[in-house]
Amino acid sequence: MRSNDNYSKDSTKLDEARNRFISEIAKNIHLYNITPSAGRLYGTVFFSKEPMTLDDMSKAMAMSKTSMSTGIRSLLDAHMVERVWERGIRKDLYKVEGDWYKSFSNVFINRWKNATELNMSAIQETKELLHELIQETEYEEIRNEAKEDLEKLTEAEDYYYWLIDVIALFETGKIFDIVPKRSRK
Amino acid sequence: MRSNDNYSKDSTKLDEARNRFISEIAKNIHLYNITPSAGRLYGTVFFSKEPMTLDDMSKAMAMSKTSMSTGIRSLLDAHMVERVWERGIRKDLYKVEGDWYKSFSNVFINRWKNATELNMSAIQETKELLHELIQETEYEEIRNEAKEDLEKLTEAEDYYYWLIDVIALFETGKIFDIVPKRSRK
DNA sequence: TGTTACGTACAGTTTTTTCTGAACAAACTT
DNA sequence: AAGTTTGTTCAGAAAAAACTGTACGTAACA
Repeated sequence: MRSNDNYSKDSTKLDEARNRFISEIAKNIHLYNITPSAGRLYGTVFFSKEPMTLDDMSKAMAMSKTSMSTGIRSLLDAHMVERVWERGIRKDLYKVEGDWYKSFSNVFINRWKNATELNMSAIQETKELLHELIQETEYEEIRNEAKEDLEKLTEAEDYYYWLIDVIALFETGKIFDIVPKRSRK
Repeated sequence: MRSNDNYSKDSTKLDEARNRFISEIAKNIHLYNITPSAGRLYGTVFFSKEPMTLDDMSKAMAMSKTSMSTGIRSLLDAHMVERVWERGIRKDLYKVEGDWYKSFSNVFINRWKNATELNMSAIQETKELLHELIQETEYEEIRNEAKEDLEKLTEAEDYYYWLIDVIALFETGKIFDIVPKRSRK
């Protein structure tokens, strides 16, 4: 059985190589607001030759099907994987979105856009509250504090306006005119 | 005590306004790889008229001094707050970095640069492992799988090269030529 | 030099998040 | 229509993270 031993040895090496990459992805994926576990799932599907079913993933990752279900859903929401159909197969099949520019940029844009807009409206709401307080209060001290707060918030607001512009750069794809895609194809 | 009641009422209003903003910051700060709790701490120091000591923060946030210590350290590492000295005061004093462009962009750049470089070197290492395997293995099947992996990784690599270029845009400040700062001063 | 004030390391506790298996519902098969 | 197969919901278990108080080292003060 010498050659069989070699085969499993090489097979293990392949797995180890893949794991090297998967682990690193998982470690940094939180910047995209995705859990490490879902990151590993992404990596697993990434290397799969064929689209995978939940059962395939469950087996490959030695984790429950439930976790695969929730994990793949988060990747699906983030448009990092997509569902594919194959005739004769009843189970749902998933594969990774092949275009990294698309999948990763989209996640990034959505997360940041969302966060920025929320922060922005929080600023505006806070400013309104402070304006009201300045009008209403009879205490000079409070009025002054509120005014200082308003100034600080206005500076923060400027930053967020800028950030929104930056995000738009990515959203519209103009960023690719400035920093061209690197494609060796 | 009528006027005293009014004062505490207005004072509460001021706090509520500030809290509105702080809570939102805390909710989204994780995109900068900072814990919500440290985000709230940031917000607290942000609104403080004077630089704060650990004891001030502890009191203001009703949390242990230990937590303030670790929280402020993470903000310090991220250059979102800075230490200031005042003569006659032995305790460490902290205030927020006033320039949001500076503080938030820096955090963003550092986190992303770091993550991207790690991912990039993981890709390169994985590619090397795969090249070795292709050379060594006697099994056509494994060789083919490895070759497919290599192709996929090369595509990912292109994306990361691009991402590094994008990050450089922010690092060098060229982004401000493209998307100018919004300043109403 | 002794004393006090200050920040942080560490171990244990609490809180939050992640993961799992059982039960369920919808869709397919026969 | 009855019986499978498949994905998801939900409550509880396991794991991870955040928080706290005690204890300690260092630096300022007297």
